[in-house]
Amino acid sequence: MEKCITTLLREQGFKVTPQRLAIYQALAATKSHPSAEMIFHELQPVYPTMSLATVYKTIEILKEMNLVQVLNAGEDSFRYDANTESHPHIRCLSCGRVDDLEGVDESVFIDQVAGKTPYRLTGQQFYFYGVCPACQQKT
Amino acid sequence: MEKCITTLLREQGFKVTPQRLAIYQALAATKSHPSAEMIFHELQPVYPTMSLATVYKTIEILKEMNLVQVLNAGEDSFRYDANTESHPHIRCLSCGRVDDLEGVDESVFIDQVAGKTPYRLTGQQFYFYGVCPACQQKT
DNA sequence: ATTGTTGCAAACTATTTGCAAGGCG
DNA sequence: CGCCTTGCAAATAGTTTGCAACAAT
Repeated sequence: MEKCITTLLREQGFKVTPQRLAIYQALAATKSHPSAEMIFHELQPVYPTMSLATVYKTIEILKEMNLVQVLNAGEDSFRYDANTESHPHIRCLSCGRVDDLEGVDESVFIDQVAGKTPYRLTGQQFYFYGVCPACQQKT
Repeated sequence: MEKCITTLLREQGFKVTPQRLAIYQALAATKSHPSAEMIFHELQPVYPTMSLATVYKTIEILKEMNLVQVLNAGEDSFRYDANTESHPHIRCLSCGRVDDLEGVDESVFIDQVAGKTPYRLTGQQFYFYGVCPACQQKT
């Protein structure tokens, strides 16, 4: 059983606020890899006074705590994922949605790269691009 | 033998200007994957009156003509590569340099993904992160 | 009570756009 | 000559920062 976000925040000396809980839970509850703006709009009805700056500041903390990973799938804005395991993503060039790619084994590929590069590797991001099933039907 | 950039521009109805040639040649002459700003500064001594907007406009055309590919290696700005073959890149988290990863076979991995996703695949980008040899020594 | 956090507005950075002057074909 | 392109400046979009009021510990 993992520690809850409340405990983790307190342990690292961050204060526990409703905004932080809401932002983390919004991220943890979805697989849609929302941007800061998307999180902001989603929480707008519940926290009408919350500002976009707070979303960014909170995400900054969650990044430091390794509770979210940042995606940069070739758009103008960043997206965030509460699943911090490294896994490939795919973006629909038509509607912009970003999905996880599941059941793919990237370890062979990573090992191959690790053996060939003189860099000391610390991480990687794999982005695929295409057209999602829904957009293929819209033809 | 490939057609030269001059011919390609003319064929597609674009005018051939010294700025366009310089920008493309700056990109083709390096493996450092420069940003728009870096190209701008590199050409500054030779074309002191050229503006950053021209760099962006020219890159836009080169993209359309498939003469450059765009990299988004998790920075705040885009980088460009005159090598339009899909190939993995690696970025040094210490100094920011972006290198090509050579001699890596990504096709097995891509085929695996193509077989598992319901998306119609059109492309992909692989980014690795680490510390380059030079920065490892700086320790 | 202390210290960190919020929310607003302003600052900032990368990129794009409008438009008059200039250059290619 | 006509139309595309340049270069400047202003606009835009995403993100960050400064600061006073506020809330968590």
